[in-house]
Amino acid sequence: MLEHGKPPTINNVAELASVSKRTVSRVINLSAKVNEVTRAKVWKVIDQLNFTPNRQARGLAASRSFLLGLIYDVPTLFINDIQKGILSVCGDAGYELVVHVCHIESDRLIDDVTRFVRRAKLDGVIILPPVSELGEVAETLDKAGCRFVQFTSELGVEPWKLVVTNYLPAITDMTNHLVMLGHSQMGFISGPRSNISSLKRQEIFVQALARYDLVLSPERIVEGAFTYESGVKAARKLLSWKRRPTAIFAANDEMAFGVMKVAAEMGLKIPDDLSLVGFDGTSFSSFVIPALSTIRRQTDEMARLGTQKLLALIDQGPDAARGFETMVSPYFVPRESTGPAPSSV
Amino acid sequence: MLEHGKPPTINNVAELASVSKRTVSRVINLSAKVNEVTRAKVWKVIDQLNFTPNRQARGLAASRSFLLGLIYDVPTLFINDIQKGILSVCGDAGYELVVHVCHIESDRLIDDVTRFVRRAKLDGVIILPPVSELGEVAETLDKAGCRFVQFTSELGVEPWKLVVTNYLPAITDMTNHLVMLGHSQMGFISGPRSNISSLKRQEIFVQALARYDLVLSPERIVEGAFTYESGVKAARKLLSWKRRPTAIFAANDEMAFGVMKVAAEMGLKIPDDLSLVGFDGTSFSSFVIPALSTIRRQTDEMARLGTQKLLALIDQGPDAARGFETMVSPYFVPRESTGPAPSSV
DNA sequence: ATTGGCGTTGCCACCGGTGGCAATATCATC
DNA sequence: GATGATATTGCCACCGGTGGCAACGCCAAT
Repeated sequence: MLEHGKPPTINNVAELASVSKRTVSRVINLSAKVNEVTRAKVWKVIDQLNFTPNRQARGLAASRSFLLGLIYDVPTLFINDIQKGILSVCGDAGYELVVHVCHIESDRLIDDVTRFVRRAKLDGVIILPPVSELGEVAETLDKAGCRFVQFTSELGVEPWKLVVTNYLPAITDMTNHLVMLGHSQMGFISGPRSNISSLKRQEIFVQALARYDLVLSPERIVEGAFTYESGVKAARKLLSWKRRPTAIFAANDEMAFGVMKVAAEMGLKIPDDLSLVGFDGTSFSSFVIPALSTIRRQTDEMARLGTQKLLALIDQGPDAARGFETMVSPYFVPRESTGPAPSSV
Repeated sequence: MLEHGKPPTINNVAELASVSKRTVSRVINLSAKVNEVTRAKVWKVIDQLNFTPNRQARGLAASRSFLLGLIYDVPTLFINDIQKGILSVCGDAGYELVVHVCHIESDRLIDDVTRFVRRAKLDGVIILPPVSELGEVAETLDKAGCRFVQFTSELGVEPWKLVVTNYLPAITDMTNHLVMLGHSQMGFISGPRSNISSLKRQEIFVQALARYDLVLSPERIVEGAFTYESGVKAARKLLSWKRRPTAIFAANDEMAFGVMKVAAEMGLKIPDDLSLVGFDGTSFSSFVIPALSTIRRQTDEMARLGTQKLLALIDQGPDAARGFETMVSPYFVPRESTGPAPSSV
């Protein structure tokens, strides 16, 4: 009954191997209860026909789709790298990745996310900041029975769902570095005000400065949106003050690139007139001129870790997922964009 | 029979609306043959239960998955933009996007692609250069009964499957621009030698130069790989010649960024000592300092167009797809990285 | 010979939709 | 009033797998 054009089904395999389809099912699911001889026979036919189980049928019967989802908001270089990392794990594990953009400002966000996971029947989802920091999203996914892993900067009560980034050491190092270079007038470009990761970065930066009795005055904190354009705007504001900062810390690399542009326009040399630090350690941070000092998250590693954790969660439950290291620590990478503070300001 | 926790099914809807599930099916598929009154009644229940049809069941029965695929090789900024464009169309049309990375050098490429579309049961696929230029991939997809749209630079026999980029006007403009600025010693950084798009760009560049009786000598053509690093390597080579080119055209923006880095290392000022042109018009091309002159493809538009075409192809067949404009024409954007040729070389 | 347990396999219902066709209702026409 | 055409709806099989349970063969113990 093997028709041409159509891919072979489990029935074709069963028929050719002279076993029931249930047995074939057992074989492809690596179920233990199959005789060695039978198993070999079935595999032979599977290879011969080049049979691939139908994902939809499988999913329908077993309520699994072998599909993972990635939900993000602003598409940044960081997210790029994350996607790359996830894909490298996915492929090997027999899962595919479905990507979805959402808008955190939208009042239909929850609806949107719900519909996404339900419609696509995802087995698991990876959520990134800032979406991952909305408790409501997590609740929604839980309610929908969808496993997920959140990337976040806060330790939470359900560690098997988290990949936590510990900002403390890197930002402290970075601050020390700037202070050692003689900077005392710092500026900070944040992400959106509601963004917890960004707030956390700011908080730690402030604490680190406090150890030197330095303060980050409110007018030196400008809100950005993690985009290049917002970096440009923020830099215009920061650098227009009479007593402008001699060093700026931007909450991501892209905004730091915006600062570079404004500095160039204003004739300020980096690092001679202005030191600059980014965050994320995207590949572009080392491409730009001068190379950007930044805080490098091992994005690729992080994404792999998170994905493996998610797969463990799906296949073996929370206990297995708990076994995966939860905490990642980025580190400061000094490059060309930071230098001694200008003597006269 | 509405259980808690589980999403509602078509049966729940049918029961509550006192109609058969077949009628509900007709309603959600916008089939015309349903009485207005019934239709309204069913919709009311659907809204009330917040019912979403099960993709897997739907797919299994109708052999459709409402999943599109995006296959690419090297992840570049260009591909980023493409993905963004596709997603913006997908969402509205009720499709989701599954992304897949492949390796064009791999001898299992065809296998890989086949397994991807079969396993994910994709309704359609978007393939980008260089993968889109492998006839074998297209044949494979055809054989697997999977609709697809290729982005390419060559007109082909099946226009309903193509989104063709016409390089001619933009590259000609760009060449004129360089020649007007007094450049006569040009360099070119290509993509991988087997890449047809890259060859095409080169060819047109050579032709345009020929109109001024200028030649692009072989040692001024260096092979890259569309990555930043390959741009760096190529630039080192090009700029090490005694009589180095006064203008370099790179086959994509990322490689141009590599050139900028090398120029900076060598103390060459852009555009004073060296003019530079990229290709793609990625957002970063305007972020870098100096802003990169480049050839801008309306990537977003292109992606949208291609996706709409694919959806038309899936839903209504080749004739409908033919209705979509096939040709996109990028244009040259002169910015700060091109200037008058240095007088003495 | 009978019984029980184990390893292995098959049968059948079911997952949640869609397709084809029959059934029914409605209405105009002769 | 009978007839045919048309609009609307329902029934049932089927898509390609998996789950639960029964059945089978085989061997050891009784």
